[in-house]
Amino acid sequence: MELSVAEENYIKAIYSLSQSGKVSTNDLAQAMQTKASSATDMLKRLGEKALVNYVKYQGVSLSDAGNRVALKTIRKHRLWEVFLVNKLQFGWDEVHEIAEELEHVRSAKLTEKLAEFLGDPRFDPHGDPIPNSAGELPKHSVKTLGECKTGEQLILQRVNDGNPEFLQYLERIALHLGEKLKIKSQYTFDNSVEIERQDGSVLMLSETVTNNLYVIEQ
Amino acid sequence: MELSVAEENYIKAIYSLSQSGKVSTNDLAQAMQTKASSATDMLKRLGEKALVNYVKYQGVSLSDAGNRVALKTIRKHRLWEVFLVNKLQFGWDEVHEIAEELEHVRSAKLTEKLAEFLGDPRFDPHGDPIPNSAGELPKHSVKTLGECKTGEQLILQRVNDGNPEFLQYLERIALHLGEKLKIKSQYTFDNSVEIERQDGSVLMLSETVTNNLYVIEQ
DNA sequence: AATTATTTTTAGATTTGCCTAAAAATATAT
DNA sequence: ATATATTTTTAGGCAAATCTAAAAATAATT
Repeated sequence: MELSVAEENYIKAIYSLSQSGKVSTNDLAQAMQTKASSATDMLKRLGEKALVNYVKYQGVSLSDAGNRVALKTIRKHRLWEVFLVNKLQFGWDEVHEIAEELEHVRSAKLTEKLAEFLGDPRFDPHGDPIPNSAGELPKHSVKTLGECKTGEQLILQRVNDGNPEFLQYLERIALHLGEKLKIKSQYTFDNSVEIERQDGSVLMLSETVTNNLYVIEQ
Repeated sequence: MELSVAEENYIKAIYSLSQSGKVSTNDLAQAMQTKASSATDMLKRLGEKALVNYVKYQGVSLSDAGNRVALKTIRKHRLWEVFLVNKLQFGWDEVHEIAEELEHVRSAKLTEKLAEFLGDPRFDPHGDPIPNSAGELPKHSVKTLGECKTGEQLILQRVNDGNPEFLQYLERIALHLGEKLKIKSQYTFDNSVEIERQDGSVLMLSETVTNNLYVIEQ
């Protein structure tokens, strides 16, 4: 089936929102920066194409076919991000927008040749997992630094890539994926956290920051 | 100005058709595989945007702005073809369709970084010249093998990339860009040509073939 | 020059994806 | 439980890009 760019984008949004249960029309409209009535229109169409399970007033979820579309699109998006950063030397804060366009290029052969060219990467430049050609996602952290306890020794595995300014901030303080961290102290009045880095230096991170850094145990 | 994919494609078609004078609505419609009425609609819109000089019933030509759009799009198309062939190991007969999609990705920074990554190539895999970032085209051959005389010593510089089967045929007989050729004989009854190759072997080419091979003098 | 043929444009529909405004359904609060 | 607020859907429109069929303009022919 030949999907439009708009259809693919809605499916991606539903995929991402449905990590936390069924998706409401309003939430979807907000994620798509559009009006609820537009979302309703699209849900009807996606329902007719059997890409979503949609019942009026009951919210929506992806069908198996819809899920495959979502994962295929996410795979392409993240592979292109790897290309842009690793091969074209873009900064990790610059690639999201461009990948949003590249992900809609249709050729499946292109996707697979690109993956091979990049060495079949399993994670994108922000640490987000790249589905393989069968649509399987590598395991990845869902635990934020904000959820951890004082004394824990951690590795930064993934960062939220939703905000370029946040990524620029991380670049500024040279906080990179794979870095080992230890929580020195936590301040309950504002949930800020003091961490010790590999080189022994110490860093103070706000709650907003720690909620957008995903870690694994060292 | 933010142009749609359709607008960019019409502009490319007008550019390519206007190599041989002013472009008629019918020719444009045929090139775009659409109806004359659709072409008329688009010409009005492009006229309003000052990308073409369009007067009812008088045909159309590109304005300076339209010309810049055409060259920019051609630059992107041909750079992506180089990427697909040189980096992803696609065959030269497989890349046109994919590049038709990639050429519409908007980021100018992407184009320039891609060009740099590829070593600022001046010609695409079919020998077509790639406009530089200022929109200047490298010199390229406009003389077909079919126009040459017996005894001439030539170099194959460019091939018509319009037909994948033609490209596959050239691959089959291993006729590659840069190869030195000598015309041994020409047959006037069907305009076929016998050429001698570098390795001394001899090849018989039909008129259709020689009209789609562009050469320079050796 | 008048007729015929061809090309081009206009008029009116269709589809996709969006909008606003109003109506209907569901959720919340008193 | 009734009233109020919120969410969701419907109804009706708009713009882009296409189509068919008919009208208008231009070109070709006798």
